Amino acid sequence: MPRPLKMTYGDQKPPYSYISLTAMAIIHSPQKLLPLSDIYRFIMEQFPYYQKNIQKWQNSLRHNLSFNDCFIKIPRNAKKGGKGSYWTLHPMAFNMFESGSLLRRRKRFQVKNLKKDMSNCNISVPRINEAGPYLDDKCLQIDFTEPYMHSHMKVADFLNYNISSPLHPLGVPKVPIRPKRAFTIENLISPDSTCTLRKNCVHIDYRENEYFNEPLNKTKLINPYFHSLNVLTAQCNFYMKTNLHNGQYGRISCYAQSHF
DNA sequence: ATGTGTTTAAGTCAAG
DNA sequence: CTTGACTTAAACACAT
Repeated sequence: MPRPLKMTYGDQKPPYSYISLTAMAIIHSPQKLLPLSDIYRFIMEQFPYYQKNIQKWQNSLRHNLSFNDCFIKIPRNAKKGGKGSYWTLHPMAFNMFESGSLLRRRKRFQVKNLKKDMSNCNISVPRINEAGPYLDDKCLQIDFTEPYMHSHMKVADFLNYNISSPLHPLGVPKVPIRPKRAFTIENLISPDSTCTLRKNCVHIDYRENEYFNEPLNKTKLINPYFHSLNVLTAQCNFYMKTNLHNGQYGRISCYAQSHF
């Protein structure tokens, strides 16, 4: 994980909202999702102001996570244990701070009929050990087909599903790497100049590829592909009912944010 | 007991 | 001035 530079506000209160601070922490994390405790840690490390009155601001931050549609809760892997869930940004909220400003947003990010908790959503994944065939370096498609054709489970169960082999049958895929940039607010919230966001596609960012280069038995995660798929499926699942015209089932393309 | 998450409510502040 | 984004506080439920 890249080591961020210390912000320079000292004991002064930084001019960022709790939403901004939380989004910063999530965006900066390798997998774009963090447990609450890591969000706290990030903010305290970057902004010494928040090393005081911890109970107060952490309460406010939790309020913001619950209240704001831009934050989505993803269940933990139950086998690993631990309190709470992971939090991520809604895919469409990654650029909610327009024109480089992390201060007040022009408009609150809201989604109709938002499901914040993915645990009990149904998901259908065909041939799970072969799921996610990489069409090329940057595009991954997952079929969400009718349940009777394939295995059908809740997202929470899916996250606990034990896969013994990598999802990609041909080994490590070539993952596009984002050029290293300085850790500044502007860089955090600005999109890559070369990125293309395709309408109606779930946006997945593979810019951090350190896990992919580690041998499986050394990585902290059970299976890096699986872990990415966790995020992917949670986000896909979120989109299923809104973006697929036939309701619940269909195919979703997931594009990496990279050079097209 | 403690951490996490939800909800309500009242207040501050800035943009329009 | 009004509206809405945001902060702060607090009560409560639930999980570990």
